[in-house]
Amino acid sequence: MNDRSPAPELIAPSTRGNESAILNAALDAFGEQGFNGASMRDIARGARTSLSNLYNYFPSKSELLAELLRRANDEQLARTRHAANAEATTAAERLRAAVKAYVGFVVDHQVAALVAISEIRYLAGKNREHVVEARDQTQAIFEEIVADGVSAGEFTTPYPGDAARNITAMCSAISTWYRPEGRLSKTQLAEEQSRYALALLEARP
Amino acid sequence: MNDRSPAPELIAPSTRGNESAILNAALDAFGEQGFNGASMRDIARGARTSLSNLYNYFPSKSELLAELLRRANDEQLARTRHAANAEATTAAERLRAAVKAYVGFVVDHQVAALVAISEIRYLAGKNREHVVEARDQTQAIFEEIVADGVSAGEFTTPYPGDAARNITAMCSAISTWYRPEGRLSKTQLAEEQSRYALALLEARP
Amino acid sequence: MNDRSPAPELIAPSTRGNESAILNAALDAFGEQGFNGASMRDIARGARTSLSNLYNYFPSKSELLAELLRRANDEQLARTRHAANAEATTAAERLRAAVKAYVGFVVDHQVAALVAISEIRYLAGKNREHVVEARDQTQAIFEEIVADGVSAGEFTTPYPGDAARNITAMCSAISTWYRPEGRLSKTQLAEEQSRYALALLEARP
Amino acid sequence: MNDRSPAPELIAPSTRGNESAILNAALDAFGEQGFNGASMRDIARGARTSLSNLYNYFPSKSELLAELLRRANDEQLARTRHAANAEATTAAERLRAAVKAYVGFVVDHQVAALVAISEIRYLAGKNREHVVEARDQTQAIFEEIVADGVSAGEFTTPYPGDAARNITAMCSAISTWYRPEGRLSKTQLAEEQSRYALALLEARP
DNA sequence: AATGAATGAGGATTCATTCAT
DNA sequence: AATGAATGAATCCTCATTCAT
Repeated sequence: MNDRSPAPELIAPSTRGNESAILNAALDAFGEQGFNGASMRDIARGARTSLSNLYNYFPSKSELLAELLRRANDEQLARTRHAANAEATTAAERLRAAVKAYVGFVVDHQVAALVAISEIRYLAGKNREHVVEARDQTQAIFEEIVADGVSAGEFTTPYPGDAARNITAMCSAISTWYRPEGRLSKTQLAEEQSRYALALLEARP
Repeated sequence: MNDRSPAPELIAPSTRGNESAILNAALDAFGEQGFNGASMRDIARGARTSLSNLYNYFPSKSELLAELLRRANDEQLARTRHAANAEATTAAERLRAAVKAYVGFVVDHQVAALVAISEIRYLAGKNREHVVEARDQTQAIFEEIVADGVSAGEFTTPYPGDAARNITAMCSAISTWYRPEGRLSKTQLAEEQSRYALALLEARP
Repeated sequence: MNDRSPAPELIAPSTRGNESAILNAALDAFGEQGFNGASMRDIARGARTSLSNLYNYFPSKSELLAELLRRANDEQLARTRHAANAEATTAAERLRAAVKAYVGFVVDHQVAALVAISEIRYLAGKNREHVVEARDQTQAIFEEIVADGVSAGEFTTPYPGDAARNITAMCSAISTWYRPEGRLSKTQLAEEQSRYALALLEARP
Repeated sequence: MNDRSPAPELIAPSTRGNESAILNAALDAFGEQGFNGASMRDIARGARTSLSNLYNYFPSKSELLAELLRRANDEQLARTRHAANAEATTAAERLRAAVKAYVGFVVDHQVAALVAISEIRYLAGKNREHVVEARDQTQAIFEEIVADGVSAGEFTTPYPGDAARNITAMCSAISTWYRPEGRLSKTQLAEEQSRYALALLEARP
């Protein structure tokens, strides 16, 4: 798989009939029109099934959104965690790896990443809790690396928590502007973004 | 006015009867429920007037949103531009001033800033154009300062455009998490954020 | 007003636009198809207005039913109470008057009486409470008269409560079979029914 | 079997797999929510089988209701007829026996009795005819006994038909209020109710 | 400027029923 | 006999908007 090839599906083909078609249609609909702007009819149309059949798979529109956000946040957490846990000698190296993984997810699943940040507000209750937790855990990974780097004298930034928040904010925002045909390939963007992250932390050269 | 005192109203009391009450109610409603989640009934209730009376002030829900976003983006542009134009000897000083002004707007009008980034997608046509233009002009101010600084050898960042985008992204994101009762006062946050911006640009010390 | 003339409206013409038309249409619809069998569309059609306009008058189908049952039970209580309170020298006379009033309501507002007994089960919460209370108060009037009659030695029935229940049961059931064109006029039926009530109580001749 | 022991099942275990479970679930559902308020899904859930499997047993929801009402009315008719045909020297004795049998059914199968009177309106066509016929035959038994008693000079009520109707009305209404844990056992209630019936007929002592 | 009544389109969801397996 | 998937029609209700006053 090279730098411009399609990413692995976030929503893998399901054993259960139309499930993945519905999830993908919902993702598109929420991405284009927002949670409240997209109708279940839109989603059914996108999934090439009937409106009522959606309810054989998901009990409500909210649950559909919840399932999407669960998958997106879980995958982003998994990728970031995996990168952060990889063998590395310095905090700077771990941070570079984590930023690249995080950005990689945003680029590979741009719509999902966009929906994840912009539609989470429409979740409530248990569904919200799970998704928020995954999101916070991803954030915590960055905080921990920054804190480690500060302890080790690698970074000199005064507020590790705020710095980490800025890093994820600017990486998440990529989902709002990135165009695959644009100047930057996924790898280039990931590289560049990790440099900005290290600069932000005032890493020693 | 000190650091924790209320900011000047984004929506000033209007000579026109209920206008400002309606705009403020719409701002709250869009902020809490999103454009499509908020109903004209909600807004009327918030403004303590009747549903049909809204249409004596604004011809449609979309125009209401447009008016809000116009005011927000225009104000943010004005503040940022004013700061960037102030007498200053270095690009770094101008950047610091611009970031502080930008952050100041986000903190003073947090809901408006949030709505401005999250609901702009629901604008179309002329309305969208005006708002996008104001937003892009604000962005352009940062790009120009960064480019100047690079030319002058003050900043060493390789991609001025991308760097400026990251700066506004992380400053805009403040609207999603800032709490006035929290650790950081408006001034502290603005200070801190401008330091992150300069770090990101790899400003020479 | 003679014995076969139309009764006064249970639902008086309202000052508020379509309100009484809606209530009457709902009464007919619930009477013919039951609460769950009647649709808001049916009711709108019957009231010659649009579906959505119903909701300008009643916030939900349940509230519509509640309003109908409130009016029916309140009116039946008022009539019965008025008759029971009228000057009378004996319990038997009071009972006769109360039965006649009760039966009079059933005949005058047969559909309302039918809906009142058959659809009360679909009420819940506060609405149910109010209606049940009116119904129980009506029942209590009969119980009290019977108890008085027993104390006075006029009636010899052993269980006043059960006897009163039987009396209202058989009078309410009239709503399920009475036909105005049939053998019995309202007055005749009321007379006859009061005789059965006294017989049931084993009134001394 | 004593006075408080459970009655024989109205719906006997069937040789046909889930049939009785389905009928019982339907009875419960119709009893609790009414015919239109209960869904086939509710019934399937109650019978612990799948929605579609219901249609292997009954071709439609209406047929399910019809089968229930057939069984209920047939059983009530059979019990009442059996009691009315038993050796007896007087009309009063026959009436007492018939009332006790009728009341016995209502208490033994309270939900079925309730559904029988409240949901019969949702039957149509052939199904309705059969059920109505059984109900009318049961009614006719009482009318005949009353007429006999009047002929024999045992009862002095002037309108045998109306009196009989009142008797069945008040006995059927038992299904709406009886509680097995209450003051009256089945036998006591049946006794008491037969006394009221005779009193209503103005039976000579 | 202000309102209550009105409406047609559309919202999410549930319905009884059917079909393929 | 049993099931999960599927569907079109219908459910209650809300929507943004208009109109008469």
